[in-house]
Amino acid sequence: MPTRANRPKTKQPTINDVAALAGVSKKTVSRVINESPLISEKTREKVKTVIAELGFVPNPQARALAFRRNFLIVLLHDNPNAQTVLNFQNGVLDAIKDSDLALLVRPVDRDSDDMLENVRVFLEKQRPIGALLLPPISENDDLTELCQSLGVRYVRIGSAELDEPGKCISSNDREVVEKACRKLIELGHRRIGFVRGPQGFRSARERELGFQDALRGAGLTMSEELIAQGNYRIDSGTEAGHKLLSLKDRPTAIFASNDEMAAGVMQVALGNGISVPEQLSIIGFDDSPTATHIWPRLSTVRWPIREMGAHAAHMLVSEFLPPVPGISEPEYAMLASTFVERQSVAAPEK
Amino acid sequence: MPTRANRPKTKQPTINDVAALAGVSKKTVSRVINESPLISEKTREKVKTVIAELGFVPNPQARALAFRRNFLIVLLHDNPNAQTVLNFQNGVLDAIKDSDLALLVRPVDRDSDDMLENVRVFLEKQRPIGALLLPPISENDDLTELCQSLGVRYVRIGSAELDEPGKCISSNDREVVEKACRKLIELGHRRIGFVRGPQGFRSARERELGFQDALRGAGLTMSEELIAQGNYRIDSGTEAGHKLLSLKDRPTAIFASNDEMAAGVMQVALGNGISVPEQLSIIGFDDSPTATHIWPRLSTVRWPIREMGAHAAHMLVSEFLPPVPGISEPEYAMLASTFVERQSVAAPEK
DNA sequence: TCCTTAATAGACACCGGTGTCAAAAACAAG
DNA sequence: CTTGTTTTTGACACCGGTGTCTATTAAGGA
Repeated sequence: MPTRANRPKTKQPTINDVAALAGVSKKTVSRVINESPLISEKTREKVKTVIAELGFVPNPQARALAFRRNFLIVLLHDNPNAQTVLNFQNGVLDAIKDSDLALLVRPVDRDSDDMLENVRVFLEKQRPIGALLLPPISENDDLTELCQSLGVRYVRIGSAELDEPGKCISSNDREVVEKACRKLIELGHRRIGFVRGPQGFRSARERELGFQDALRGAGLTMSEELIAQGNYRIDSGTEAGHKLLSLKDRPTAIFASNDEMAAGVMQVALGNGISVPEQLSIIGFDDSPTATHIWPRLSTVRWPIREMGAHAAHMLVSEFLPPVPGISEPEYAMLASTFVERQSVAAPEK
Repeated sequence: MPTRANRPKTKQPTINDVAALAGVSKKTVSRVINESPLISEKTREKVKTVIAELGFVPNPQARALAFRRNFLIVLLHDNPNAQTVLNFQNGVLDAIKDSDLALLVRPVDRDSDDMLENVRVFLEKQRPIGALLLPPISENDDLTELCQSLGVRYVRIGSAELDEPGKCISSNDREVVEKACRKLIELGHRRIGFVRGPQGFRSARERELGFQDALRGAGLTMSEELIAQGNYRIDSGTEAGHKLLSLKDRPTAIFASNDEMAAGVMQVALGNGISVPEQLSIIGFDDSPTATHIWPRLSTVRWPIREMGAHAAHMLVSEFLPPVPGISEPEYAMLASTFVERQSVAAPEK
């Protein structure tokens, strides 16, 4: 029996080769490929055999051209956390695995002046069906407007814009942060520091709101001196650590708006002989690899980024995707984050 | 003056629209797009004006079809270090930024039985010009054979196969590891532990050879009890830490074959009250984000991953890329790693 | 058996570009 | 003003698929 290995490797067989060998028209082969019902079982089998024999794979470029649509989705990101990006990407790939879709990944330079122009050129060239926007650029309205004007649909991650149903996926960050901080309070912490994320980021605001909820719930007031401004990078974490840990009445616990800043705070603590968690409890956010690499391992909040990737893909292009039991309603736009307890939290001393 | 904003957004203009508006044939427009010299300056200008006016962007799918080649390269990876993958990816994107090429990223599951079959399907479908192979799968010869048999050229990263000139890029890891360990010896360390990378990985072998070079250079012998087997994951680092640090005559320094394992060793040390670097010096490899997130910050080896990405892209598809001053000879396949000194190394006590 | 209707298959144009080769235009020389 | 030569341009087929519409075949009813 002839197999793929036998044919010359110089050229991929085309639909014409299949048609000729099967003794049918190329349109018939096309029908088989696209699982059209307008075809007899006998013919279908015959053609399928030839396809298998030849190892025929339809040329996606030609299909894209003929369908007047190309089976491409893009992932636009400027997230500094590589693991987050890759996990999300894997989630998307999980979802599109058995489809005809392909994923193009595009990092975006948020600070560049011509960011928008670059993205426009990219989108005009690739003409993807849709775009997935990871935070923080998912919060950029210019970008979503651009998508809209180019006829590229989009799904934003982490931006609970209630006025855009079906176009965003978010997690219950506020709630989980509240829970995590409540935990601190239950352990007896009363002076709790907070390292804020960068201004203007919805993610930062959500986390801060969760923190405030917890304080309010316990009848505590938020004091400005226990708050430090950060930018999600480790250096801002060490700065925050210096500020908060040099207070005469220093906090016994600190919530940092992401793991990296939490690591910075921890470095300052350990560098100054403040033991964690005995003298200082620390909680981060993201559950990045860092959280388990530092010592003591960091209690943090994990958002279901891979699942979000799969959901986002379904929300974006459900009609091209095979149905998945777990992901029944693409409308469902909220996934649950979880509080991961590790070794960086304990009851305060004395 | 009419601009792109004026035209209806429903449909991208095609080469026919340009041709009609400019009063020339589509072939002439094609010549302008492809910068053919067989065209008069006057016509070129006229067509270019219309292109700008219409905001015309050639359809890459149609070009791919007509050129019988699609302008795609793929990145195949199964590297556990997300930052590495993303940095490399960015290097590639740097290189192809002003070209017609697009990059498709494909994670590969090394442990899956049908890994090879999955990749074959992927490559047969996408038919990329070439593939970039990141370690560790860059060491998989089945994969490179597959590429070869499909007519997909490839460049392997981190595998200095001297019998494959022009097909791999590597760094001088062995040399730099030797230098890093020599540094330990110069500080006075005599009992130096080694956490080995997983069996069968060239990267692991290179690092071990560098370690051996350093010992040999100082007239020290390698003792089996000071060696622990790891698999590049943090848990194997903690296991190694337990083994090495529970020795009656424990090492005063440990070289771990990657940062993650180094973090594991450090956790065991700190958990057992062994201070770093006073009582134990630690060196890692990769300069991952982890290296600066742990405390004390880790001395490590940085390999120029982003630059390697750019170089690899040039080596793979130089004819499609605009020339870059820094990257003159794609033949040059060795990039320099550097030893990054931070706070995890000091002279041994007493 | 013949006619009607439904199911199946094929012919042909088309998607938006490029290659080939011949036609038209521009220029030089006789 | 012709003619020969070189540029410049265009007509047309083609890349590998799909949409539309018609032709063929099979099945059912009179």
